[in-house]
Amino acid sequence: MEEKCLLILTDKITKNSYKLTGPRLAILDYLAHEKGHHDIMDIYEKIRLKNESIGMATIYRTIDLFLELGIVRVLTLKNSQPCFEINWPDDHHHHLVCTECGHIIEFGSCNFKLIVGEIEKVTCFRVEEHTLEAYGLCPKCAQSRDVYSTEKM
Amino acid sequence: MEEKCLLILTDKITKNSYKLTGPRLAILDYLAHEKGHHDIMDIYEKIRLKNESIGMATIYRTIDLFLELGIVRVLTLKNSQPCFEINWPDDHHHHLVCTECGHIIEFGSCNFKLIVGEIEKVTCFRVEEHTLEAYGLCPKCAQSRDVYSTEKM
DNA sequence: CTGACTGCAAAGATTTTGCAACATA
DNA sequence: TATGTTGCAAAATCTTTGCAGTCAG
Repeated sequence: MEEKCLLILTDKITKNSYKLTGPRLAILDYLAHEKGHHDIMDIYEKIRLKNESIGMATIYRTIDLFLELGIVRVLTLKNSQPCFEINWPDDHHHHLVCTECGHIIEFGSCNFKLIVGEIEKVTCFRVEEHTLEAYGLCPKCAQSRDVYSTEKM
Repeated sequence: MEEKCLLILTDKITKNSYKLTGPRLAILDYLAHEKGHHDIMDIYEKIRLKNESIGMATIYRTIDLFLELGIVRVLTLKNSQPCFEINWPDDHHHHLVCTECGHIIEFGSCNFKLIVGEIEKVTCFRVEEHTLEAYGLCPKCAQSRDVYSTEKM
């Protein structure tokens, strides 16, 4: 299943007559198989460790290309470098960022259609894409904060 | 009215025993009175033009302070530098970014409460803040695109 | 074979830091 | 007056560019 999805992504490269090169596959492979959100430095270091020699410039150029082709999505959160994640087909989701521990939870079911309707009616803006990030406390941090305040009483 | 709001903001500076200095007032004044979203360079250049000498370092330090005090909000959009805007009391809004002309429309009435409830129920995450950006076509660009496709038929 | 692609190193941009001079409370 | 704050210049980061060698199609 995941392999089938990967094929869709590599197809985007070849169908647009870009070449399927070592560095491109290495970056795609890393992002596809490592959970989480990775910044440029992550990608660089992890691929270096795994064996292959790759330059920072190539990472920047490849990520630009992948963004253009819709192979990856960028996540720009407050107080951090831009991170990247695979743009799996039909995987629309948002991010809940814990301000305490930095943990990022993905939230899939998005009822944003309701809001889009409202926006389009009120502003005549034609929404094609959207990003939504919520900041707050993840379950673990929320709980320990509650315990802490109870103790203080 | 706006002056009263400004007072609330300068109060945040003094109440936290920070000093009300020339550069801080200049930046606050610029952001408060110039419409739109301004990046570091904007702020630097516009204040320089107006007369006063100010250093980039001061802008960075002041914006950091303002963010910390909740005097400004940061807007990190795709393909652009972080921009800043005054965080007026009770002015919660989101941004509709035209991918054609770059125009940014602010959208006030946010029905996000519906979604927050859903998120908190499903994930046990405690949402304290959120940002939402929609990308698409502003009314003007949407219209000219429609005209264009009609002409082609 | 050939043009797209790469790694490297150098250039360019952006952001942070150290410090002496200054200005606010 | 005393300490927080500033501008400047230098340092540290981050990103882009130029180019000769390489490799996928």
